[in-house]
Amino acid sequence: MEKMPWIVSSQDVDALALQSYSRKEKSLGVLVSNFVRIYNRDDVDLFGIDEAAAKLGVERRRIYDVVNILESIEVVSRKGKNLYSWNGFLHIPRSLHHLKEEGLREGFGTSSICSNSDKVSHDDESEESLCLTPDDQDNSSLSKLDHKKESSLWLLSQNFVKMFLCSHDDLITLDSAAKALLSDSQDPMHMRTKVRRLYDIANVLSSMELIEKTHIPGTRKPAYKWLGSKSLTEKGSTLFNSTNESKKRVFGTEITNFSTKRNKTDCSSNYVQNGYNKHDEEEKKPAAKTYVFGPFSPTGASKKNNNNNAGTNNSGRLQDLEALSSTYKPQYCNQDVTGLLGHYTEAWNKWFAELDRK
DNA sequence: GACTCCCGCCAGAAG
DNA sequence: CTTCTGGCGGGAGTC
Repeated sequence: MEKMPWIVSSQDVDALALQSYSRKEKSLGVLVSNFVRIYNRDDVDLFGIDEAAAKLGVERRRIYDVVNILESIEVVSRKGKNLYSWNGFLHIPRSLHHLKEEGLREGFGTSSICSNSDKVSHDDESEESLCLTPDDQDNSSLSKLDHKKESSLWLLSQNFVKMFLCSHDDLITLDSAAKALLSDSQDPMHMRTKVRRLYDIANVLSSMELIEKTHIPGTRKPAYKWLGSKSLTEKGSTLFNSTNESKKRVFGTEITNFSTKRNKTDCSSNYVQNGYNKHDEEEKKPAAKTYVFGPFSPTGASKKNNNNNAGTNNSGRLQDLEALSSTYKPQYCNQDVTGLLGHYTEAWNKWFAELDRK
């Protein structure tokens, strides 16, 4: 999914309510954007499915989709029944690094991509490994449970990401991904189902700007390109931006998928537990005050240099960041923002430097 | 007509 | 038992 101009700003809400139904407004990508905007805040730590569904004006089922995909890159993690914790973007680099290592170990990026994995960094999940290598896998006796796990959005999303991280190909089509990720059958029906799920995942990852939809050169065949850490550093500014927004707005006032008019919802959600603070100081998500730019990409700065590798090279990332900061700085005329941005850049620099050292 | 992917049914897990 | 979770595929919207 390309840029999504239909993501609403606060002014648009009323107008939007009057608009007729548009499928795009209901897309998972938009849902994720709104999800991030609502939950990417200092004071949000835990949230519930019901609460999220209500705030986003969608049914629970959709929240499960979003949460499962976000969980695959550790943006959220499941804490218990009907309870998730919001980790934010700051765990993504670590998660990607983890996924890449694991992907390489499992042979992603080679011709024999298998769809196996165990649950990385899934601290509260203790189930057995899902890894079914061709050696030990008995296709015919793949249990229902195994099949279910193998098809989960969580796993599929991780494997999809691994393909990008480990493959030498710049572009990946959903078809090829589905083929690669279907361990056993090449049954067209299974393929269709897998591709449907990959669309879901691709939409979410696109919305997170980890990947970008494009085309196979010379054809109209859609394919996805990895953006990864580059866009992640860029997203830092978006992240701040969204924090901005949420600080000055009431929850629920900017949501596209609203079926019912909702008014003031208390910003401090029922599920937010102030005492619960698992992040240390430098992991804190910075907060800003006033300036709001559009969703993602405040400048064209980072659309260049797509060639660096995703989420693995820390020093490269630092360079990215430096380049970004110098590119961004002149773009903001607002004094307050410039100050804040300096603070953010510093915070991010510090964080990446720390990561680099580790 | 092909592609995209929302929607909600319903099976299985969890409490 | 009830409630939660989420795979799944029909079929509608979009290109």
